[in-house]
Amino acid sequence: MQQRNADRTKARILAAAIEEFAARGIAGARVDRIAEVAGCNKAMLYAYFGNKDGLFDAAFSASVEQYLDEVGFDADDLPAYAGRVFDYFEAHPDRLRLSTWYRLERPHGQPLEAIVAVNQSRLDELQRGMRRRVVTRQFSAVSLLSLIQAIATSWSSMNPEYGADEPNATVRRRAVLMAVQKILS
Amino acid sequence: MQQRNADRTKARILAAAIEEFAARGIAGARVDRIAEVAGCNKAMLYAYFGNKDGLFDAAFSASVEQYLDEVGFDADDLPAYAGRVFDYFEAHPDRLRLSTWYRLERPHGQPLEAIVAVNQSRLDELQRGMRRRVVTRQFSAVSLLSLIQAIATSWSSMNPEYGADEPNATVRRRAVLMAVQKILS
DNA sequence: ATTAAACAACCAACCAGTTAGTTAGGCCCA
DNA sequence: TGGGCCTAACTAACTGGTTGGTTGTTTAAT
Repeated sequence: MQQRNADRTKARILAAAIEEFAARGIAGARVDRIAEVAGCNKAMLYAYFGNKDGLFDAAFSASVEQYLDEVGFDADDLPAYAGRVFDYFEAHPDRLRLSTWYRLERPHGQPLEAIVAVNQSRLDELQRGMRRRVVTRQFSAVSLLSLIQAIATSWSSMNPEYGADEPNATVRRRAVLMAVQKILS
Repeated sequence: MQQRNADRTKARILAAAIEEFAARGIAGARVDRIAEVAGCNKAMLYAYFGNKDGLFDAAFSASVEQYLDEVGFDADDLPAYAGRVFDYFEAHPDRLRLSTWYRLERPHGQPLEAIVAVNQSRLDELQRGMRRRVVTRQFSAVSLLSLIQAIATSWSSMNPEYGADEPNATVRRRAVLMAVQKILS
């Protein structure tokens, strides 16, 4: 095992950054802590990612890429898509937190191109589905996408005061799928 | 106009705190900035609210109280309830941000009693509605509440990369109401 | 095959500016 | 005149970011 390897170090920094940013957000994250978890010196973060914000962007982009890759999209079977979104965030709740923090803390001058492109391709696919009459035309494509996203992640947007009342993952998943089916009918 | 008035000062601190915390979260908020906006000395915040977290809790509680008061709840007409939720957060987007930050940043040892109480009363009301067959029994009460909440605030949970595609408030409101009706049918 | 130069990866220590929180005392009204 | 309201000034600790130098790795001429 080599002692010096830029790619390996970058990857470890990114992983540590995702963890720290997901837990505490941009303002709450501590660069020193990320460096420590990554097992390297703080100066490396600055060498590779410029500054704290640059590191967040890199970490979030990496996280999103993974997500898009794993979840995919399918206008022909939107309930299944919603199920995959639900499953992904059930398995990786930190990724949802990360994206929430992105919404809250990033001043959105230039949107991430990767996301813009994916958004557009999904809208297109939905609209094709509508023309082919396999997708309801009662909502606009954006509305539909937004509703499905919100439903699939509905549990994580609840206030935490429900606590004990919160049903288990299986029940919640069923509710999500049923809700999406009803929206589409 | 009197120059000294504890209640008035407290209220101005609270208002300034809501603004600052909504914009930047707990970690990102600056106590000095809150004091400046409130037009008083920083020491007053500490005299009245103990510390930064205490101030956040007070600000958030005040915000929630206002919200619960204004929006209310009605198990007999859930689409209308969803509409009111939508309208409230359309008019006060900062309140939604505040509650998101509460979810993300607050270590939930003791939940806010006010919220617990309201949650419970809503669940009870929903269950009564189910027994009276005016509310669908296809979902559990918690699931239903969670879904409606998510749908009513769905637009604010979207990633910001949609930008230009985002429809206007009227269209979005219609989508929310229709979605809730479909869920309930 | 050696070796020396060139380069890339890495780090300990430091810095200037910022932050939450405190203190000691002044001011105002009853 | 006394107690609650208010402030300027302060501090100890922390934070993002930098610097100057060290060490491992590759390259290429000998």
